[in-house]
Amino acid sequence: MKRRNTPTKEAVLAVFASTDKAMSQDVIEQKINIDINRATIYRVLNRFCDDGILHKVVAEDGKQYFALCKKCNENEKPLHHFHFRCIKCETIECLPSEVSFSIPDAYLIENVNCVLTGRCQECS
Amino acid sequence: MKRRNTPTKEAVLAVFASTDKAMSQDVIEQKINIDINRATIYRVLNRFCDDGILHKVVAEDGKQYFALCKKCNENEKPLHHFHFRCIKCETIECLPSEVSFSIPDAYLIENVNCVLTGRCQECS
DNA sequence: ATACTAATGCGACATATTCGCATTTAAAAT
DNA sequence: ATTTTAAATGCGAATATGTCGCATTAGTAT
Repeated sequence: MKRRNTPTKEAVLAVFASTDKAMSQDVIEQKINIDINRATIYRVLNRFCDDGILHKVVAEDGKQYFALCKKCNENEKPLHHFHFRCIKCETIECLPSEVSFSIPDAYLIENVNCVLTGRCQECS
Repeated sequence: MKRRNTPTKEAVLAVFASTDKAMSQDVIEQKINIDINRATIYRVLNRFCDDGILHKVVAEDGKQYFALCKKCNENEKPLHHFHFRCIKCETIECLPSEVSFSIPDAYLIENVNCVLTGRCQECS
């Protein structure tokens, strides 16, 4: 199944090009000028995740947030980083701090989801 | 508002006493022999969190999981630890590995939510 | 035994995400 | 340029998780 170029994909990518924050579906929908169905946005976002263009984090509010993979596609192994969610300005940013942990080899790690919550520099 | 002892609270605590895993509301409800309303279970769980008896993590499936605080009430500052969610046996365990990160002082951290996902020792 | 109010049950509500299916449309094939 | 194909979309419904209001029940102190 080859991917096709559509106005929807371009519009979504344009939103991510304008910021380095992670965003939820509803915020993305607000920032897009054209009218795109909610389910379609989710599908586009998930496809981008499959293709390594975006990555997804789930915050402690239970919602999914998507952000551009800056380093994800350069290396084979994505380096997992922390995310910070500000409860005041309600944004999520990717932190440079890398996630490190020790766990027995018998565990197979498929995903890492680390989110810190609080107030960011501007809002504290 | 003083807390009262109720059969519901005892039943929920009994479930946690039987395992060291983190559990979601529906699993807890299954493990309880008596019939307790869903909303009530959530209220009991959240109250236990407020009292430092349980702690809550949100996994990348967007669901809330609750686990006994073994070390949480001993120290003033809770030491945040990683959690591991197995996609096969669908359990979440608290890992001994502590979460450490570096972030500018201007950030106010109110919560730490770190969950690794994959296959546990038994399921890998 | 009585009063006070925390705790519960019930139903409704809110929100986030997914799914099926008919339709549209990008892109390959002719 | 036209036809073909299957990927992408829109729409509505379905699912799931968690919360809330409110009337009722039931601990606990007096």
